[in-house]
Amino acid sequence: MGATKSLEFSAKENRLAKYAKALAHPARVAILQLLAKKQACVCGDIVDELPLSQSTVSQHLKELKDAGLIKGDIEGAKVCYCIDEKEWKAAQSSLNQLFDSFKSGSNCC
Amino acid sequence: MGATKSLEFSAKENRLAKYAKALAHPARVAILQLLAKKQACVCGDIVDELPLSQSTVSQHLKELKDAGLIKGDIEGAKVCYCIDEKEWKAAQSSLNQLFDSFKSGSNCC
DNA sequence: TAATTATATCGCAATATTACGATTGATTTT
DNA sequence: AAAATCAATCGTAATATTGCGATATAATTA
Repeated sequence: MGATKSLEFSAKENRLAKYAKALAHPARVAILQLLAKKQACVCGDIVDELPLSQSTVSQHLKELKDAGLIKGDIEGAKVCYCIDEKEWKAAQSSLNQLFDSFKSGSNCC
Repeated sequence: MGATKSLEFSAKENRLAKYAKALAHPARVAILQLLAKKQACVCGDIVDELPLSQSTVSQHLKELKDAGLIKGDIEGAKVCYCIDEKEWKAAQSSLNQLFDSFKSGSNCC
């Protein structure tokens, strides 16, 4: 055992979990902050900003890309990473939908 | 190796990652949905709603509690779980802060 | 074209997560 | 008091994540 029982849950729940998982590491949060502020789009610049090796950063970038939150544009030898606006908004809305489903003061205990 | 280098990142980044991690599993998303809708506060009711064993659900509840998102009230032999309103809002705000730091159309590529 | 630069991927080790049955320690119920 | 119920924890197995060095591949520069 140990495999996640994803199939037992709804598509919506899995989608939300997927987005959350992408944000579930401080390095990936840091990368997204950089990209959001547009201070570093090129992979190498991101590597320079983080206390991690090139290969590790590359892996985190891949995870963010797999989650759909960012996309990479090849520019010659370099790669320019950017936030995927559409998915970014989908993720935010997905998360807020959960948060907003709780009404203030409606707690049973 | 393999240990997360949390200490190399800011408190803010780690806090956001901590909240995201709590939401990074469909079972925990499902639990929070239930609690938000207040249809099931008692641990046993949550177990009945999920396709997971009692011990596994208990573990997920513990993780949500450790992240601060929920709290458990002992009511005799039962335990009533509820969303922690304060942390819930803190988590939402923390996440939205990141999402809102990206301005539409400001992409470099 | 050779050397350099930029990024991705492979292989591995360490650690963390997911899941469950069994057990434990409480509270209720009988 | 004995039996049943509720939920946390322990132990363990399977799987996933994190991290890095080494290597591979592609583009750029000398």
